[in-house]
Amino acid sequence: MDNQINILIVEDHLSYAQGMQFLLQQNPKINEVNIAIDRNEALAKLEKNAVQIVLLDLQFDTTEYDGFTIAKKIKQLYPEIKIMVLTQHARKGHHRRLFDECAVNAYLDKKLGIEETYLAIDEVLKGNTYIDKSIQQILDIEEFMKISSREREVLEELCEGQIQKQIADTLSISPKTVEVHVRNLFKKFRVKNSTELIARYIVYRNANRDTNTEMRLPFKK
Amino acid sequence: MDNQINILIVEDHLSYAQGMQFLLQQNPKINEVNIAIDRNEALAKLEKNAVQIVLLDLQFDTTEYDGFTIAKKIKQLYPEIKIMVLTQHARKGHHRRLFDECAVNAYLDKKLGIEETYLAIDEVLKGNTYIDKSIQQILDIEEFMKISSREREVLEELCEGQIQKQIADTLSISPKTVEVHVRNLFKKFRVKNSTELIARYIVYRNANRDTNTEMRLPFKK
DNA sequence: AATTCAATACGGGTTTTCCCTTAATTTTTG
DNA sequence: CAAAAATTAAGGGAAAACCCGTATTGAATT
Repeated sequence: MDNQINILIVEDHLSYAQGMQFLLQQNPKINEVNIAIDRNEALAKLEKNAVQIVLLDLQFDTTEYDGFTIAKKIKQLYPEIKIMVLTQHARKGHHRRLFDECAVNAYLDKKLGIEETYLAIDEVLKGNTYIDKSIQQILDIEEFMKISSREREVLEELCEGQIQKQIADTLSISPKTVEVHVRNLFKKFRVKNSTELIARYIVYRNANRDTNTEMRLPFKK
Repeated sequence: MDNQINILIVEDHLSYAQGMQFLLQQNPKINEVNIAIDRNEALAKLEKNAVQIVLLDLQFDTTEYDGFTIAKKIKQLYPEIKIMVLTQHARKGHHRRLFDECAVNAYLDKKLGIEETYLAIDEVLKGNTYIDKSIQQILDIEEFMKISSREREVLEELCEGQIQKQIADTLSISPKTVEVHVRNLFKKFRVKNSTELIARYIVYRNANRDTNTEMRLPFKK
């Protein structure tokens, strides 16, 4: 069962697809790797062959369709197939469309090493989503840069240990609104709860703050 | 009512006490400032004069008593009097004894500016406790250095957004035990909840980590 | 030997967070 | 100007956190 993984690469740059095909075939867990260079070939091959994973490029030379429409079509026809999107340039707008509209399972940079691709395959087969670290960083920072002022206020209050009700009082808004801000921040930072949110916020706040910020601690370890 | 504040300074270094007396008298809210240079004089003056605040030095030249015993005696006789402890060298052991055994209301560094002393007076009169920032930092770091390994594991899991039940699973202990660790960490860091705990933990973890730690972010703002 | 402290665990109750939904108003942006 | 975000708000319910105890064990310290 474990070495029965069949993969379809959907990618109009044949040489890249063949290189990836070769690399994937080195993994004993992977049974068969096919290539489709356009939308129609992809749908035709999905009809004939049972595959568990589609590796999908986002950019196609044609203007007829793109990775998004292909992803949606495949998910509509075969909801159980895991779609792993490859991209040259990660964009947060793409990311949002991919996961919200197209329900893809992974978002990977084309420069990714093969080992991490294997890891990503394992994760999506387990039912998890996977975003590789370099993409994650770009997305994080793009998102971080556009935290609204209200959201930043909420974050700073959370760091002080204020509970939602208290934050609502100091900002003179409803506790329910504070809750919405917190929930939107969960999405932006892609975290599960407040503690993880604050952990990530502090790290990025420290990393991105101006260099003239004084260090308040009297000594270093 | 507001400018009826009477203060007793208990301090065996007269010149320091007199300087403090002068400074405090500049504040229109403060009515009278007296000085006692030893334990007996302090108790005698408390009997005669109604004071709301005692400014107490921790170190005395005699070995008969110290600031701790005086604080306990005063709180025993006049529980409503707020005791603000002054120290030259903050120690976490002192801090713990002061707040747990002696129930003092503030812990201040002698080097503190007068404005922050006024602020501390306001806070203790409101019923809050006050610890000045420089002392707080020393205490924080002393505490940070002696987080138990179990506590550190819990902290790291919290940063990853794991909930107490999940942490219990990964550490193979009861969720109730995880809860205890978290509550002990609240005390050590003197925070109100998990979000504030993580905010402080990350700041100190970053401040105290080795300099050869690579910065993972690709660019700075 | 005695004390302290870290780590373990349980019970019971209150508070807060978190999730799902819907929706109006304002601001920003293309 | 129209579309897209941001900000505002609400209700209901499940899950998690938090607070108050008590208690046992083993290891370290005095």
